[in-house]
Amino acid sequence: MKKSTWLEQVYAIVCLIPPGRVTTYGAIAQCIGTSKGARMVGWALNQAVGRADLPAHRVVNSQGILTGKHHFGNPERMAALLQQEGVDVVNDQVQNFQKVFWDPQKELEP
DNA sequence: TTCCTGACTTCGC
DNA sequence: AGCGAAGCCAGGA
Repeated sequence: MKKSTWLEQVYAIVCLIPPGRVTTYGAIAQCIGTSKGARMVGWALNQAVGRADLPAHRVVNSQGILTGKHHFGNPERMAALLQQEGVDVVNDQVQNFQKVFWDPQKELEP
């Protein structure tokens, strides 16, 4: 770790998202401390796409909708990845979102 | 160097 | 209750 910038925090949390679970931009932002920094979370993932094994497809907006699917190169790819992990996605929206929702703070704290 | 934009969220009216 | 505007940090032009 170097500098541990706000971005690094996002990468760390997103990378810790377990398979079959999804989280929201606000949850990550809030976990870091910037509730209103949700926009940067998406932007951070944008830099992460095609870089590390960052499961950006597991990150959706507060409504459980695949907002950034278009940035994966193939929009269906994001939904496909989630479905492969056991997450039901219909109309680019995660079904049982509350059920598959993964809270960073809850998992990071013992 | 400065200004603007960006995969969102929340507060205010 | 619904819509508008502000806010966050970082990178590109």
